[in-house]
Amino acid sequence: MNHQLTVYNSLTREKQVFTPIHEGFVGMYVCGPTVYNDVHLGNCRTFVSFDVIYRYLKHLGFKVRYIRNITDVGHLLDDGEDRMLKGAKADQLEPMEVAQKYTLGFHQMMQIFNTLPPSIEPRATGHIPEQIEMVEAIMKNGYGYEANGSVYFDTLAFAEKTGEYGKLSGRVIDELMAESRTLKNQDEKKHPSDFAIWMKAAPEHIMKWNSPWSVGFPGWHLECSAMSTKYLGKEFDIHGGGNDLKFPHHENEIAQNVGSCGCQPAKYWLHTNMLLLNGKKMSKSDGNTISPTELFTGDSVHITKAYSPMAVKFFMLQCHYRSTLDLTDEALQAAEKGYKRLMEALRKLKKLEASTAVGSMDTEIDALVDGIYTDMNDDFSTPKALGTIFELVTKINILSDGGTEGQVSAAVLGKLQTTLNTMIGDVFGLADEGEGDGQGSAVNGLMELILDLRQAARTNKDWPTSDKIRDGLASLKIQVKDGKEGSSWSFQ
RNA sequence: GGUCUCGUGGCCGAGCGGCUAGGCAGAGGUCUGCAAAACCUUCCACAGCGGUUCGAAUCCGCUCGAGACCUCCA
Repeated sequence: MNHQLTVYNSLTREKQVFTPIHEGFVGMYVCGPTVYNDVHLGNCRTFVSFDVIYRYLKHLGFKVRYIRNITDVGHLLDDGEDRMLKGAKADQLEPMEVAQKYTLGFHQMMQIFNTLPPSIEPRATGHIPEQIEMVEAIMKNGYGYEANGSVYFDTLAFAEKTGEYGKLSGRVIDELMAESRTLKNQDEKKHPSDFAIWMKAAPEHIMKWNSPWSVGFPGWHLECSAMSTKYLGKEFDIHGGGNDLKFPHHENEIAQNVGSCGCQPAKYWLHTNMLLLNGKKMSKSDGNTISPTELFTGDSVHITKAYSPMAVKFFMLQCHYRSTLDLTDEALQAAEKGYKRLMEALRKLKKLEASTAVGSMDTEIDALVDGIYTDMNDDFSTPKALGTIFELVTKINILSDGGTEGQVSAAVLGKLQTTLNTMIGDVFGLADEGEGDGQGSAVNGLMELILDLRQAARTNKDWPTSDKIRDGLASLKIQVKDGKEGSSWSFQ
């Protein structure tokens, strides 16, 4: 590697050289979705971001264990009703049926975005004993107290003894006190900033388990603490999630881990920023929202046409994961064209041949190729890397035109091909949607035949026939491209 | 109200004190039977006002504006 990998650590608020706890291994935990509804597009952005991080770490040679949980229990609403229960009421289904339905939908969407599955995808409901054990450990250390069958985390005691609470989010307990609101069970808490780690279930509650304190369910911050510990150990390398989880979720997670075992769970905290729609946060109640499916079908007032999953993914990668990304129709159109141009260049790159002479462009290309790694090593900067890649696209086009102005040696061409294919395909996970099915499918064979016939017509200057074929294909959403060396085609 | 981000050319987005990414759109050109596509070249910036500095989009202060979190949320 040319340079060291640096990452921005939300905990210290600075970029740090990435040094894993155990050389060669990386443990990464990312907060997954709550499966009570269809995946939110913002979720997709977060998971696409961490997918690229996962893939890049693997590409660098680390053995990565990537944990992404499924939250299928335990989140409280203002009215104290369990989220899963609420979903079940709406759909007339068993809670687990709801969870299963949306988990499958989530997986499907992750596949559409061409992300890799995590190493382990633990479910909160499958780790109730671990969570109960953690509550016990917290209580044993004096940071938890029971009230009417529920157990709360004692933030004041914790803050006094450890001085830890609020570090990640930059919050102070005194301030939190002033923000107290009239929440259910507030009276049971000693301090407004205390939070539930075990909740006693109301009689109508469906998802509940036995515990030393009551029949109930775990507090919603607890699952991540318990599952990360179980699969990655008490201390691991990376903890990720959306920006909006910093507080209270991640802050409380740290408190629970420190409170139960005395150690900081993650060395590096990585947070992705929000995806905005037309400059504003997506919100269902305002109608300012768009689902991935709507994006792919074009069925939304916010967009003028359908966008392919890879175009959307490319759009996401053009922005750094720590910046807010504003989704607009215009920006998507720009991204779609950029994506197509990139894929076209990749296809050309495959067919490029090295010069026997000295590669006049060698130095320039070589430096740019190395630059991609420099970009990615800078906190996984996909936008910078794409910038560099597009400079290479121009070089590829020059070489592909076969002029005399540029030549490349076999060594540098090989490096260029390997790096670009690896980076775009294996690390970014951008698949080529425009290309025909490949593998000598019937479509490819047919298209070859049709284009041959059209070429014959063109040679005979039989323009009506030639144009009829072209227009006919166009109405089938197949575009014919006439180039110097014959015609090619692609799906629109 | 509190905590914190951010304001870059027509649009999206890099930039982390000197070497002025990149994509899309616009303009010019190449190719072409025509068209499309593709390709090449190119114009247009750093919210405002002060300050620090030999030098600032980059550092500091203020003003204006936007957004996130503080409550379920990626």
